[in-house]
Amino acid sequence: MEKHQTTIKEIAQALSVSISTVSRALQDDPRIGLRTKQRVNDLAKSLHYTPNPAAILLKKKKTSTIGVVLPFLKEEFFSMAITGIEDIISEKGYNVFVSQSRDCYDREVKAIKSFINSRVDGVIISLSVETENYDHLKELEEYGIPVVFFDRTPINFPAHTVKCNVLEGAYQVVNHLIKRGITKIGLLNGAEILEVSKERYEGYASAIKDNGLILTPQYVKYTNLTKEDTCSKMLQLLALEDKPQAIFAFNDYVALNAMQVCKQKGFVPNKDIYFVSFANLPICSYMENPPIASVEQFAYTMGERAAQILVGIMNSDNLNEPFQEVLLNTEICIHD
Amino acid sequence: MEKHQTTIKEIAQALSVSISTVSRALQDDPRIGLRTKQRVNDLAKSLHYTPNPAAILLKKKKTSTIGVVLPFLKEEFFSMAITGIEDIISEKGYNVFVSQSRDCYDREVKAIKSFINSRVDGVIISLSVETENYDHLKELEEYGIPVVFFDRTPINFPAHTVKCNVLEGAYQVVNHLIKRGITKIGLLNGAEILEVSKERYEGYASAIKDNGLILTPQYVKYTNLTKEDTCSKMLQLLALEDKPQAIFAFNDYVALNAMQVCKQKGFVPNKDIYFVSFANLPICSYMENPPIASVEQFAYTMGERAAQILVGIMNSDNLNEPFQEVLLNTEICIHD
DNA sequence: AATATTATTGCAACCGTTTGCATGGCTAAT
DNA sequence: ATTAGCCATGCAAACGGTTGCAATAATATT
Repeated sequence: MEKHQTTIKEIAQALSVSISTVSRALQDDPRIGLRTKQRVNDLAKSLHYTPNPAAILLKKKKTSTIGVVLPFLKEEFFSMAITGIEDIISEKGYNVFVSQSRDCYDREVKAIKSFINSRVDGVIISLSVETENYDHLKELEEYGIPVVFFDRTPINFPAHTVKCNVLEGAYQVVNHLIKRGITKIGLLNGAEILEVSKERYEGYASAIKDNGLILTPQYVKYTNLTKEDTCSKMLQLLALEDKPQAIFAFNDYVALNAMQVCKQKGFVPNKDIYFVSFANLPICSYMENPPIASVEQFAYTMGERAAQILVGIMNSDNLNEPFQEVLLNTEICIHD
Repeated sequence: MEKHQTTIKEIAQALSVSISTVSRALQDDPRIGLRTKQRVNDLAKSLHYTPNPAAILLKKKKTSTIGVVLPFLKEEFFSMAITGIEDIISEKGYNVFVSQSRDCYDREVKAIKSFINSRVDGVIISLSVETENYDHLKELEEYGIPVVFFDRTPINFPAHTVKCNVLEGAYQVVNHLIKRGITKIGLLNGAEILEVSKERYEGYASAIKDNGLILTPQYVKYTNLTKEDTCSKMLQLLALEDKPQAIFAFNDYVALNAMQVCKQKGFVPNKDIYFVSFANLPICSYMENPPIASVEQFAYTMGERAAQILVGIMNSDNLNEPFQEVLLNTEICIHD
């Protein structure tokens, strides 16, 4: 009754040839005669034959599956990145497992372990904000599963990475503010353990110094990216005697939350206090009053590049390839 | 050098017992002695044994993997739904393949075919706006792969479905407008082939009739949900002699695009023309000026329920279970 | 015509697990 | 002491492919 997947064996029987002949014919092995090859391929097509992935895994130890771990799919940055990944990876015949860490270390570890158990051929990951310990990533390495990081990359941990030039973007966006005559600029940064937070800080600090201004330590706050913490840190900035005139936010989501706090406290965002941020998400184009400048990170491209690198490694037999570190250009988008 | 996954065979050798004994011990088979069971389980744990999924598939024809196809991950509605799915499904030890149709029929078909080839145990899907032909879904059925639909369900195609009470939600939100004295209400609906569009129309029509108003056919437009088409249909509504005073949009994204058109034409949204919509997405809470009312659809819950149903079917040996049709309550959220 | 080559094809082992059917040892009943 | 019965365990086939090696048939060479 129920349709079942055709096997190589059935094709072999129908054509009165051996299983190995069918297998070789399908692989276009030169040893098989043209006539036989033709007959096998025709029948295979008409029976919608597709190889059983289990058998392939058993013999070749390949699942044609990769795992992707990222913080939140609901953040447009990550959903765009995974679209880039999917486009490259599915074109090469791979499938994608996705798992969200929701910025929890434990969830991230669980996802990785599950991927190892599933024997994925490779992993693409953007680290959770809590991740300081890289044992789970080392475990992937031990099993010979290649990993490519994007955006949220590990610190002091040589690896394949794809990121955008955060330092440069941060520098430019802060510089933009200063050129507009704004000198008191707060930084509402991501968690300090993130490499990308450090880079934002450095760009911010350089721009300030290069313009002959002085760095004000109390203008720099770090948030764990939850709404609560972001709001609380923003409140601290607003409570300062000498309030900043502008805020450089870790990304658009942080900016949105911070702007909400602003409003609650009676300040008009981008009038009383200017906002600039990172990501330049499409959703912000619907805002009445988005950050006046945002650094475009090309999330889709980051996903594509990460996937391309991973595919390259998975198809090469040389396991210890040198680490590739891709640095994409950013682009500052002025909205006002 | 490279760590490799422990096999049952290695455990057997280390303990000088047979492979079958190990297999049975791990399955807690009563035929195996307590001592042996203990030794096997201890060693398995210390070697981090996990069964090879390929072998399991070969024997049991189960991959412990499900496939999810949905239009756009970047839409908060769908990313929330997949979070619900992931939470249920991963708790049961399954993995999730995701694929985005991007509202293209061809992409949807390709995703399904790829899932069939990967031998997924089940599929959860929210149909693309273009899908009229259900052959790819019938093929899943033919292979005995259970399918659960959520939100965007097929028409005249008996199946397991999870949706919210669109009709009721539409009725309430339109009724809300009328009670506020608004009588000329436009409907910027989704594509006509979607069941959920029909239901919105019916709720809209009922509310109008029940309030003794008359249905104005030129107030009803259908969009294929692309930004272009939505904007063009909104322009048509704005070009009418007797413009509608309010627009009931298919969902928040359609509303956002329509509101943008409004602004471009010099109308102030929610002042000159009121907007109400469906979904009540969190992102809208950051808007200066969101739709004045939106119908909460509980996307996360929809994902959860769909996953629960699917897990139920996959674990039951009875293939021809009666179709379950879950109808979740909606909730109208007033923002003004 | 006999032999060397080459072109096709088949055999069988293997990948890691499950499972029906022996098999052997031991205890309890006769 | 013999035998039935139970416990614990092992053997081997099967799942669906891949692949090294052997075997056969067809053709070319001398």
